[in-house]
Amino acid sequence: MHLETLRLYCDVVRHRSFSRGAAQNIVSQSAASQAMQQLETELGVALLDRTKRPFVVTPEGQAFYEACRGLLESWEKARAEVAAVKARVDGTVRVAAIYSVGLHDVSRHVQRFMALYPEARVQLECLHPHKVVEAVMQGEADVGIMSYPPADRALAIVPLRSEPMAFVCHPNHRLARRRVVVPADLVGETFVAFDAGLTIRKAIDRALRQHNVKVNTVMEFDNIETIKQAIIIAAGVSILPRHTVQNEASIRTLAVVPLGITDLVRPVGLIHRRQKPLTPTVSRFIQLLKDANEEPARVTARS
Amino acid sequence: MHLETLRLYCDVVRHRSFSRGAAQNIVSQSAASQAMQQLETELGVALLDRTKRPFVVTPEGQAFYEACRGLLESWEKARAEVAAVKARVDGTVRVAAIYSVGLHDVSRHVQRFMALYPEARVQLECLHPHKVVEAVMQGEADVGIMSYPPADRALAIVPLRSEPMAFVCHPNHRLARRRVVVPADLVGETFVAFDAGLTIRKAIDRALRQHNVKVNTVMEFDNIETIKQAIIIAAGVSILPRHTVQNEASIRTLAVVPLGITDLVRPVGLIHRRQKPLTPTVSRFIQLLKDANEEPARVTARS
DNA sequence: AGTAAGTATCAGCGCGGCTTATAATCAAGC
DNA sequence: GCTTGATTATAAGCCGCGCTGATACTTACT
Repeated sequence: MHLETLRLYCDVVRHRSFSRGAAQNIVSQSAASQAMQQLETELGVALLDRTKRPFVVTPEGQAFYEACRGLLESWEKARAEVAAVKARVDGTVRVAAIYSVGLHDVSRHVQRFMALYPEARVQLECLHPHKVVEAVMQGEADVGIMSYPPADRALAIVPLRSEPMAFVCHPNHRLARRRVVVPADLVGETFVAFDAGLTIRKAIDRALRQHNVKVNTVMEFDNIETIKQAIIIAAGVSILPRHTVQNEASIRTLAVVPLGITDLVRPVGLIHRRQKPLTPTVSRFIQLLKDANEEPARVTARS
Repeated sequence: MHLETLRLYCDVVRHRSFSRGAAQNIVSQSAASQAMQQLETELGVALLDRTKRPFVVTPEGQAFYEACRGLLESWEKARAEVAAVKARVDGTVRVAAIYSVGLHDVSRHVQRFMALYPEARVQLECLHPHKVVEAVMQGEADVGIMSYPPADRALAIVPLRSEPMAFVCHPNHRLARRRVVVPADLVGETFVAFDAGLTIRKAIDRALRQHNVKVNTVMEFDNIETIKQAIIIAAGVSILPRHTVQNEASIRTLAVVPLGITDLVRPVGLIHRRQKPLTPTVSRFIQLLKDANEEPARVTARS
């Protein structure tokens, strides 16, 4: 049963004419005639009394007409609802970020984004790095924001910035007052490190190894907040992205000293599925993040 | 857009499986797959996320599913409503009768019919003879009951009975006390006749002519009730179906005397369109009328 | 009765949807 | 990690449905 046939029937009844009903549906009068016959056969009832001219709608035809109108309205409503949900979904950006970037950084951009596009919605979720990748791959997130974005041909990478790393220790530590800390200063230090599975750990390990520094790793954590807590209770020192310890530095909870290792940076990037085409909203969100992270770069270059 | 496709979609979603949904609709899995793709193309939205196994219904798909369920329910309701109206219409017998038969006779049979078939409905309408034929021809009535049913190849005729005719006059008339009235008695009588256009008028005229009787026709009416009123005010005499003046005879308002003309009878019959097949209810109604009019004939034959 | 408007019927064609067969994909298990 | 089993997608081909255009028929109006 074609919905188009029902629409045709309604139009035929409304216009009291096969020809005009057919015209409104852009089909021939013949098609309308055949369709109405088929409809009557299907229902086993005469809907129209054609012995009169113009034809008369039978009681059955009248009942069917009214039911059909409701049906077609429901259909339009169904389409509209789907479109509405689509609009809502398309207007939503699901962001998966690692803790250190998500909490400090992304949430600030989200506010600007929502101000620019009030109808847009952002769902920010902070996850472990591996979970971020997984969420994007599974399509549970539209974009992922993380450090050391992994190369994968299913993923597109948008580099955002390179965060300088700094030496972090307890304010009472012997190196706390230094203007700069060089690799040699770290030899034998009690070290609070990232978990071995994390890319940032490997990067730090490699940098230290290149400068022939061997530290005494006593603890491993998978997130920056916990590492900071460990340092605060004087369990050791660490190397962390500088801006993640800005708050603690200003209130003197932690001491932060620039590192004399220029090539040790934490690249932060955005990932999304290469396959799935981006919705306009997601594109705009990515563009905003790119712009926000390039602007200050130019400023520092000028200064 | 096929309603079957929507039903298929609902079943696929309900079973969380293309194969099982297809099976329920007695089509191949391939057909289901293609139909779902077409549906998504038509709506311009992904309804099912097939990257997971079993697939996951997208928010759009969920909205569409719920809308579709309502739609299909509406469809079933529409069919049911049409069937209900059909049942009501099929259970209705629209009877068109001439006044003299309808009022005295048919209404009595209608009560028996309704008692036998409580779900049936009868619409009785009393009309002029020509209008009775027209109503049946136009399909405005299922059956017509009238005297002298006309031959017409579009109409089927069911003879019901032959009503004997009687001489009717004012109780004070000179012929009122006779046991029988023969044609010669009528010569020169002031006569209240049927309208010239009516078949019964022609039949009476012919009968009188055959017996070389010439009456003095002073009035013409198209229905028996008016003729009776005219006789009551002593405007003349007439020849009428006997049973239509039974009431008046018993209360002595009119005098009714048997006629000595044996071949003058009023045939009463039932007509219906030959073309249109009769509904069971109409058939039963006709059968009841036939039986009711044949029974007494046998009784009189035995007596 | 003749005419005009509207509807039914007929023949033919093109597209859409179904089926079978086969390839691709996903989830789970050793 | 690769294989296996289950599920879905794709391909090729066929059949039927519904549309068109032409024509016959019916109804209503003058």
